[in-house]
Amino acid sequence: MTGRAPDPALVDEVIAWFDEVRRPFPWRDPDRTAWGVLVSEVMSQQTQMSRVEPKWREFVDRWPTPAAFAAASDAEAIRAWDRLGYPRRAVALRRCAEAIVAEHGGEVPADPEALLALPGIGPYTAAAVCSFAFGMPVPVVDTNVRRVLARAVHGEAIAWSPNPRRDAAEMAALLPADGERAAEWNAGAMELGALVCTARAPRCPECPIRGRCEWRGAGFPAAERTPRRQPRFEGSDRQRRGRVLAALRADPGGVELDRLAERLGLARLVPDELDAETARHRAAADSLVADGLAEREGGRIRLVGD
DNA sequence: GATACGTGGTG
DNA sequence: TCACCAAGTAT
Repeated sequence: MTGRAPDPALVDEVIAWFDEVRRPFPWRDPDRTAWGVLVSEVMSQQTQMSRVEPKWREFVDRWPTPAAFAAASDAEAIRAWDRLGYPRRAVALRRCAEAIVAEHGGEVPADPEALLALPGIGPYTAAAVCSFAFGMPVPVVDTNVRRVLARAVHGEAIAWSPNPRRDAAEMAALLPADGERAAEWNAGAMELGALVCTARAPRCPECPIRGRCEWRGAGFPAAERTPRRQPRFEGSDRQRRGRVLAALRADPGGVELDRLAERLGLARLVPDELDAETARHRAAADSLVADGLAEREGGRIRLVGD
């Protein structure tokens, strides 16, 4: 964390902008619950808010408390998760609900360390729950915030790579002492990164802090390094896992491993490819079992708890 | 520190 | 079209 001290006026201007344009997500309602906030944050991990909103409504309508969700089955949780992605989050969230019931009397703990110890809760989510559900003055740093601070404060085109200690220190340097105001700054910085200071095509003319942006002031210098490329999804094991899990979601009874290829519509491949793909899909099925998303019984595989 | 982990929006 | 990117976490 080198370079100039951050400009505190940034904070006021981002908060003022956020108060005007904030998107009215239900987990921002005054009547929100800490559980609702926690669910929204887990659903939002690597997932755009626009995709989260409809699923979140269904989810918290069905399971309004940690105790309610703890009583569900993993299979129900995975089906409710639908196509949000990273379905392991659904299982982790259910384990999290169980731990909240067992260790915290059914109440989401207002404590960063306690939250961090829960399944599926990392540094970002723990901080987000403390700030947004409980109004604690803690820094919340996601990919948007890293990018906003990299540009506005450090004059760099792209964010530094995630680093919990550095992330917290960078944001703490700007954090208002008042918890409610800190939450506005945390959420405002994220919103700015999501709506204006975007990765690919930033809308600088609309930016509330364009006059204070070091990146703009320096003439928008290009990134000095290129981020790692995301692996191709098409043809990946990730894609195969997704297809196998989709079949299991559709079949409460599970599927015979011998029928997996047929069930997945692989039958029209030429024989060599069929064999290879069948083997890979079986491996994907095994990895789902290893990850606790599915279970095997003899020659059948099904969703956990189905 | 690097890698695996889903699915869909965006330019 | 297609590569990039997304309110990260666990190992």
